[in-house]
Amino acid sequence: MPQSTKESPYHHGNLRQSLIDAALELIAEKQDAKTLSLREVARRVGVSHAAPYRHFADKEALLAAVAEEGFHLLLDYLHRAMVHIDEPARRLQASGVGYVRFAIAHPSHYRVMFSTLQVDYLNYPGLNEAGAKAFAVMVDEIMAGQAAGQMKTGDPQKLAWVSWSLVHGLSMLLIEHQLPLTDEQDIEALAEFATQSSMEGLRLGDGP
Amino acid sequence: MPQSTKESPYHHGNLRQSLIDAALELIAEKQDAKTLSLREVARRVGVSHAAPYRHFADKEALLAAVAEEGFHLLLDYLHRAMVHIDEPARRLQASGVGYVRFAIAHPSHYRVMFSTLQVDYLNYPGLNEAGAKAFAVMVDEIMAGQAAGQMKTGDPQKLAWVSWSLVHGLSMLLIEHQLPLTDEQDIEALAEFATQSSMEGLRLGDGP
DNA sequence: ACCTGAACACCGTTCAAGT
DNA sequence: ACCTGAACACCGTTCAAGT
Repeated sequence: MPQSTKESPYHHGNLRQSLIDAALELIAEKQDAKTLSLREVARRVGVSHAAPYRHFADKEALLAAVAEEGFHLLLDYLHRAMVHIDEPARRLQASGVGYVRFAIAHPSHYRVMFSTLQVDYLNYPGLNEAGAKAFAVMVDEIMAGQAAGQMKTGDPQKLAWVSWSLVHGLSMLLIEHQLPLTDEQDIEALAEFATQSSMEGLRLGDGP
Repeated sequence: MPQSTKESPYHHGNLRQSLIDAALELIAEKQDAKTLSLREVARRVGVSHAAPYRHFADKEALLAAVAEEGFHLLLDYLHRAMVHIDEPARRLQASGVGYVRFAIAHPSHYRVMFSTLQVDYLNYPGLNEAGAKAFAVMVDEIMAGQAAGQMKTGDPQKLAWVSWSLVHGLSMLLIEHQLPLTDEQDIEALAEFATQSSMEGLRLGDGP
């Protein structure tokens, strides 16, 4: 797909986003974020290999921008999955399904967000904040569930880590093709089952 | 730590293992498997940059050997964690704690096994078999639990995927320092809590 | 301001050549 | 058999120079 606008779009201030998009394209093509080359991104976009340095301090900064975009997208998926559901425990479960749905719909983003990025989040405030917001969604629902007497007591953060671990692990295994599932309905069903079980495990009652 | 044996150990057939060990060292130093350079591994071991090709077809083959070694180690941890426990549900939970314990004790292995390796497991039969054996431990305990009427019915593989997702996700988040936990006792306690919750979620009874 | 081309110090991999 | 050194086609990053 060659760029076809008459006035070349890469000299008018959208080079930054074009680089992000090209990086995602290339990661998708290789199913791999770690071998992404900045020079190849520049080539794909049609600029010299030094041009990206006008917009990003280094390769890591480009990946941080991809990751930040990913967290904003993830937040959308979480909210969309929970809308119209009231009960906190079920909202938490639905958000988990939304999480996995995001990961399999945007595997390149997800890989950069988690599987390859050695980025110290603290060096990228926008990324750090976006990540914290997504995590806060889970914590909020757990606190609401505890307040409603539906969920185990204890540090809400700790319960959220358990929820997060489950959906993160499932997402990673699916994205890296370590589970023999490809059909989207099978994946959705597994995500439903897994989050349901996880939620039941965090539910109040039926002690040890 | 220079090699100190009088007769240089790298010309007597143990270069292969020396390369594996050096790779693990370097990954540990950088906290990163993706930037590992084969030339650097060779340098560390004290051979020319072409010497590794006598033992490994390419860089990926070296990483596959690291991963396979990791799965054998993991299997040890799983078995050690379950020994002297009889009840299948509790054996499953204990194996989960053992899994996380392995990951935090051998983060370099774990990173190569999961976070970076684009290795198609099928291209490395030894690796594939070692990975299957570890997964089989979970499936076996689930089937035993179902037979004993302790655990939910349904495809044991599916239940095992849920268990695996939890411990895998927790391990990855811990290793990549995405949870603010460093104290080993805190980590162990979280692993206990998480696997306990997961097991309760897969337990029979107390329906939806 | 934004981009280029040459340059530097690295890679992974191959291959003829040495022992 | 096992290892080396030169070579090739790549990297990420820098920097003087161009518009």
